[in-house]
Amino acid sequence: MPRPSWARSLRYDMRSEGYRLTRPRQVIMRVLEKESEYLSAEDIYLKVHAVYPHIGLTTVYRTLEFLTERGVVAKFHFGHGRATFSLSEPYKGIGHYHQLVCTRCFRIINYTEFMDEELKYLKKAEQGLSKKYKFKINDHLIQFTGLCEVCRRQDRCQKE
Amino acid sequence: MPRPSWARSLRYDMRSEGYRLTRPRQVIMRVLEKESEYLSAEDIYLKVHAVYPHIGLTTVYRTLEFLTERGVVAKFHFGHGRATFSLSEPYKGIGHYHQLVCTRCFRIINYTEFMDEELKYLKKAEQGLSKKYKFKINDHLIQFTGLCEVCRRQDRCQKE
DNA sequence: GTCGATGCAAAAGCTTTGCAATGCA
DNA sequence: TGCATTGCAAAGCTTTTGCATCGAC
Repeated sequence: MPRPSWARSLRYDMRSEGYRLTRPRQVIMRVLEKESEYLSAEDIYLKVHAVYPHIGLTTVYRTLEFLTERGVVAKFHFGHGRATFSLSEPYKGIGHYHQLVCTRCFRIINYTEFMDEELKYLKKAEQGLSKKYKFKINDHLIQFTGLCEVCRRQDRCQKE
Repeated sequence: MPRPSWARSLRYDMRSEGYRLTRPRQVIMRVLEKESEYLSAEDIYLKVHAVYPHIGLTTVYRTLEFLTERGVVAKFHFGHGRATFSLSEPYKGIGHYHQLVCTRCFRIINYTEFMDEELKYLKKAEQGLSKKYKFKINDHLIQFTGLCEVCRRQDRCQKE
């Protein structure tokens, strides 16, 4: 699969705006391009570390912040304490999450049912909202929160 | 406004299941009942502290965990580092959030437009999903994430 | 050579845990 | 009284910051 064109474009933009295309940034971006799952900062750190062992966790955080600020990366908190990152919609074509989240054990189920119908209405809302609030919308997150089957039946969660 | 009936019921259930209805728990629950905004653990701690100064922050966390596990309280992470809590839908009648979230400055806009149409489809999805995955759904969270007007125009966020 | 980017170590949040003391039932 | 609950202090995690060094352009 050829490197998507946005990648070259992003790299070009970075340079032309005075930012530097360093080795750590290149490796981090490549990991993000390759991974379809959303990852924690540490996940990314470990994957990058395999290729470029000199990397520091701080650099991962700083690069992710940099990319998030530029709308390239989407950052979410799903409730288990650490943020998850992935390329945002314009850079990947996915950029949305539809989930069931258990508020007791934080199990997450990604669902795909009902999405076609949902997406139609979300798209409409997105257009209206982005115009009204002058917001540049990159992603959306739909979470239904509650109790999963296991936790509904247990007095205590599996961690105990 | 009279104390809603679920409140007595919850308190009754707690006792009948061997849990104790202590002063700190009562005050925390009362704060949650009264507050319509979603609050951080510290917000709740401060409000409780005004009424019951002996309270410890730990107790607030433990009580919120207790209530979250029982589906009474909904816990969300909106991306600014601390969790927010509020009564969940069956206990309050609101229990859903529709937001625009700026991934750069974490400004949050709660919107009410488009909700009627959205809710219709969410309700349908909710029914299907809860049946298929045997999930007891209490709340939902719809976030459109991107860049707000201010951040779109600034190279740096307002914090700098 | 400049100045943005990096890495380490330390600090800063928020949240959880250990444990003796407390206080409901 | 028995045991769930509490408060304090300390520990744990993730994330951020200070600062000297490095390296892209």
